[in-house]
Amino acid sequence: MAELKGNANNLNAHASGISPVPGAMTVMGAGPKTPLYKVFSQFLEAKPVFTNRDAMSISFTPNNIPHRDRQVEELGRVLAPVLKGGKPSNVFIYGKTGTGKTLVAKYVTGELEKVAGGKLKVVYVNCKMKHTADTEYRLLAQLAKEFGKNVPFTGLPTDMIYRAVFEAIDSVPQNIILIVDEIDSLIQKAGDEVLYTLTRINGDLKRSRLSIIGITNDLGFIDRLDPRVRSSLSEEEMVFPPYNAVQLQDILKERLTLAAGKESVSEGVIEKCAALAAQEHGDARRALDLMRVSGELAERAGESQIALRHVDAAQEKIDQDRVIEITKAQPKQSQAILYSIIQLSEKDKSVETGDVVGVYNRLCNEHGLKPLTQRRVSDLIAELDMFGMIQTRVISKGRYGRTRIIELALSDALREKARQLLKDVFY
DNA sequence: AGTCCACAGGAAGGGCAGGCGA
DNA sequence: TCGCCTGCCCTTCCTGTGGACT
Repeated sequence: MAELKGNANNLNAHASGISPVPGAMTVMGAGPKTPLYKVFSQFLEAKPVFTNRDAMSISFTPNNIPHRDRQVEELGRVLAPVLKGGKPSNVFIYGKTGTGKTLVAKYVTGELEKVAGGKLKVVYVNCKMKHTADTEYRLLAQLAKEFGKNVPFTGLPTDMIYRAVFEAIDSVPQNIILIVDEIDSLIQKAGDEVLYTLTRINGDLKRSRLSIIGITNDLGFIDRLDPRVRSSLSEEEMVFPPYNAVQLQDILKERLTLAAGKESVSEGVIEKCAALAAQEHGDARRALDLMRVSGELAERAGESQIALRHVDAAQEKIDQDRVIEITKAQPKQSQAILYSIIQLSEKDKSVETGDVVGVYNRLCNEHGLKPLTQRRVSDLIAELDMFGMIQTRVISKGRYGRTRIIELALSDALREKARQLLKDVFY
């Protein structure tokens, strides 16, 4: 869109088939009378809410991280030995979602990289990213790739991948800091053997040194680790507390100065975004999302200032987008299970596994879908719970057995949206 | 106190697809 | 082409659970 040079006049030129900017995007068919022309013109003529939209993004790393000075310093001190060629301790960072763990780890290692020059290499992997580093093989393949060795995404024996990673790491004398984000996902799927090997790799390396920063939001995760892995991985431990509403306000103000001016929000908007995010365990990510989406909604309405009503609409939109995205992304079997739960919960607020299996089997028969076993359905129900689409709890009904009580975790409007979406899939 | 129910959930393994090297 | 390796999805088998019932 940048190629349009922010000038509505360009649209006229494009519409007439003349491209005033070499290599500019051609708005084919968007002639002055088309509705699309009006949309584009309004967009280009409107004063934007965010002049630097990137600064509102979650992946943006600012130069200043409010209310995390202590953590930045602490991590800096732990990693500083790298500057004298020593191996820093492995660090384990806990904290709920949106408490700045990843941001601080990236910021500190980034600054360290600048000072250390070529002597330090920082590698970041996120184990929650599907098909990236969520299994032992994929983590190793990802590491090999980071060090310039391309390995196939499947097919090789694990020991061969280990050898490839090992050789790649030790090919040049260097200190390596490996940031393993959402490390609990990796361990859940692959076991802790991979961590055991990585934490002991230094014994075999001749020229390089590897330190690990493990990040998780699962506070009980470390207790489930093999004691050998636990002791070597958590040589240093850091806990990131949730932000409170006032701290979230500071974060939003800081980002707003980078992304736009203070005049782009009306009174109470920052406070509202912060308060809503504080309700969700002090999640700065949520606060930024709310502010960013509010700004986008304001821009779309042709307004240059975010108002409180935009925040309300943004909250609704974020929830709706999440539900739609999750519902669409599910495999057909999970969609059938979710549809069964929705149908049942229209009659009863809470339903049981047995009821769901019954409706699900009927749905499968109607649509020529091969029904899964109850065991598998039980796993898929647990997955839907994990996605936040439903809430479940296991109860005992005494003589009448044990079961899982399932409740939809969606508002009426969202349930209707999901129901309509799934209806289109099955009918 | 023992039995029973209706599951939950762990473990093991089958089948399939993708990819490699010989 | 074949044997081997991987991840992934799934089934089968099994044990565990906890409160009502006898």
